[in-house]
Amino acid sequence: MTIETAIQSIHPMAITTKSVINIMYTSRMVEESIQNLLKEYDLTMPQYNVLRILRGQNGNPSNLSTLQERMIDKSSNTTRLVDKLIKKGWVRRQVCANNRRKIEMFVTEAGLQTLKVLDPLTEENNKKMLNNLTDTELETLNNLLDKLRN
Amino acid sequence: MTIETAIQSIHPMAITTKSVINIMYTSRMVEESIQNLLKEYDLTMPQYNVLRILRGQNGNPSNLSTLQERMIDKSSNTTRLVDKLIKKGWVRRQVCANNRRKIEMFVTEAGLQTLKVLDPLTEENNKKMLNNLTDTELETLNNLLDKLRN
DNA sequence: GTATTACATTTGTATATACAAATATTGTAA
DNA sequence: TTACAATATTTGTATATACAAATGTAATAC
Repeated sequence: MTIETAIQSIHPMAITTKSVINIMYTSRMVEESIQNLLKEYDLTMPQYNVLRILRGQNGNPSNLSTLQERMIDKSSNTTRLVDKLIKKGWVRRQVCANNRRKIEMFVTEAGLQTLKVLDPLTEENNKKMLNNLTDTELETLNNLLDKLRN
Repeated sequence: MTIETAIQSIHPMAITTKSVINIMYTSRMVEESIQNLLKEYDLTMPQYNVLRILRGQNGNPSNLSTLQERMIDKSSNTTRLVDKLIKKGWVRRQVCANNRRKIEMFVTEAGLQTLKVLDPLTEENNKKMLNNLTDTELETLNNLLDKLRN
């Protein structure tokens, strides 16, 4: 289904308009699917994202600003987002010894366990969503998106 | 910049994971840019989207459910979103004569004028954002996204 | 005709987001 | 060493979103 059909647009669109709408529309579809999966684990997408970023540090701490830099959705209030992860016991937070303005965050063992359960589920879900595209096509898609953002 | 560099991921990702993150990340970038543009006109993206859908009807009314079908972001509360557009005088609403459960919505003359001002601005902004891709590349991107969603 | 089900939208309410202002700490210039 | 600017995070608050429940209308079954 073309994006025009998907949003039931009667009039033909400029290729630029079409592309922008297509990106946003497809992103929404993907996000919705992931959201539904995470909901059962009482996680939102930005929260899951933060957990994975913290794991990626391999035990090294992340402070708030570096965390924000790496987040997909930079708009959310990271303090309160992390509050929720701490409440669930998946993240811990401590003041940086060298610079007490900085707050260091780590994923806990329980957080890692949760990620271990979620990893295969999300990966399977991703595969399913991208089922219609070959690996070569996915490479092309990634290259085009990378190029777009430069 | 590749998506791995953008989100500063240390570990290599599966092509599927990478693609999903790339779509969401690129979409966020695009949305942020459009949002900044619309903010000056006291419009959010979903509101702008609704205005354009109503214009696309060429004077025919849209009821709430058909409006929702065509929206990019289907999650927002369309009733209250339209409330805001009515408050600004850009949309009017009336009960359907044939089926009083349905509410018909139209874009007003003032709404059309606002769109007329915004059209070249958003189109220019879209062009600027997609500046790095040729028309052929944009066609490829659209085809891949369309194929992905099927 | 009355009850039941389906449809279309609105409303209530809890949670999330956006963004400015406040707080706390560190660095630096006079 | 005090004042001022810069950095890092948190908090306040208005608005937006998510989703269930409520409302009102129409269609259908009996």
